Amino acid sequence: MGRPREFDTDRAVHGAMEIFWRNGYVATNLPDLLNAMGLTRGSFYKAFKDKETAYLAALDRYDEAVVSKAVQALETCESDDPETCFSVLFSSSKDVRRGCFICNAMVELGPDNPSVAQKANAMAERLRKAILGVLVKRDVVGSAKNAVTTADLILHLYFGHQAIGKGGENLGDWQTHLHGLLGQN
Amino acid sequence: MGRPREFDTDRAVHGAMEIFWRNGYVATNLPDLLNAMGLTRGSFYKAFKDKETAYLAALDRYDEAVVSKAVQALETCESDDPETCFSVLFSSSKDVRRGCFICNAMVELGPDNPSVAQKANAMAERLRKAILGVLVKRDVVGSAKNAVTTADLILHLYFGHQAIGKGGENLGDWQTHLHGLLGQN
DNA sequence: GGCATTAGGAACCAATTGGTACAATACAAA
DNA sequence: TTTGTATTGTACCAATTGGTTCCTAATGCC
Repeated sequence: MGRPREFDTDRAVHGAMEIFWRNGYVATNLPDLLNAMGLTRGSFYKAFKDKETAYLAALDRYDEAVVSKAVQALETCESDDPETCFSVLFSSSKDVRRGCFICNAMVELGPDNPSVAQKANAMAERLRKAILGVLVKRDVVGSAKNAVTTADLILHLYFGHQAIGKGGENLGDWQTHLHGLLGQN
Repeated sequence: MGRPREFDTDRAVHGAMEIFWRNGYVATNLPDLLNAMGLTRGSFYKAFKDKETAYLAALDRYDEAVVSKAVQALETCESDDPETCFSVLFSSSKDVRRGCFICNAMVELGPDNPSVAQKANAMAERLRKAILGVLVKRDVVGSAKNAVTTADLILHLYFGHQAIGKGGENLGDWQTHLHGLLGQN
């Protein structure tokens, strides 16, 4: 009962994700956020409590959409070569200079917002596990402990790659990185 | 001639560096910035053009102080073990959750502010060169090209480490990372 | 058709934003 | 001591900030 929604909630959250992802939390003001979400103030504050809640929803959306897609790609990767599987993490970086939302959120709000830090950590953990899965499935590293360390290393490399990518030039050759990293184990 | 400065410029820029480093650019408002720098509005806008100029000065200060110190530590490292030398990059991370200013600046302003991006890239380049120096000096990697790649890899690892560090838990074991990375070359 | 309930949208809000104007002040040179 | 010059601090500014109010509009249920 009541008047039906005129906006698509999924689409709105997706818009929020895109602009927060690109511009960060503080640098995104309400008018721009509203525009990106395709709704007006009234609807916004009815559907979401405040700006922070919308940001957290955007993080969840990123988890469902981007992270899940990456995890799935890693899990279902058919190649025997782990580098080929990991390319999904590194290739789509130079396009829009938005980096990785997890990394952005950690850097901007990690120390001051426990909810954000927790969500970001959870997503990072999902990635870490998926990376580990690729390694153990192909038995690419000797001991199990070694695999865990290598997975963690690749995750850190990924975040560093994304961070440096936002700075512009000199992205580094991730293929050679991975090759050097995995070729000798 | 004229009334003499009552504040120490070096100390003011240092204060700006500290608060920008910890809180970022947008999240730092004028009152807090002024307080951190130990001066009032009038003096601030006489000595610096605006907030952005102060931020760029803070970046330069970071270059002179923090980056130079790290570079020097890497260059003058006496140990035969590269891991020991690199520990200067990774150890002081968990203390204040401020991360690495270069990484923070890249993530927050890299895509939108060319001056910031350029300064951040220049500092990253200095670090990269110093890391490379540690490697070649000890002949820890076979070919020169391999050394360059490994140095780049360590730099990326460093940024990722700093970014994840701001998110809190699960910092990862950088010692094992480095050991696995260098032990097999 | 009335009624309850919800969404939409504009007007409005106090607080804060970065930045400016200007008068008071403190020094050096004359 | 006067004068010129630079710094200081406060009062002030318009614009923007995130958020609220409130009236209108649109639906389902009786």
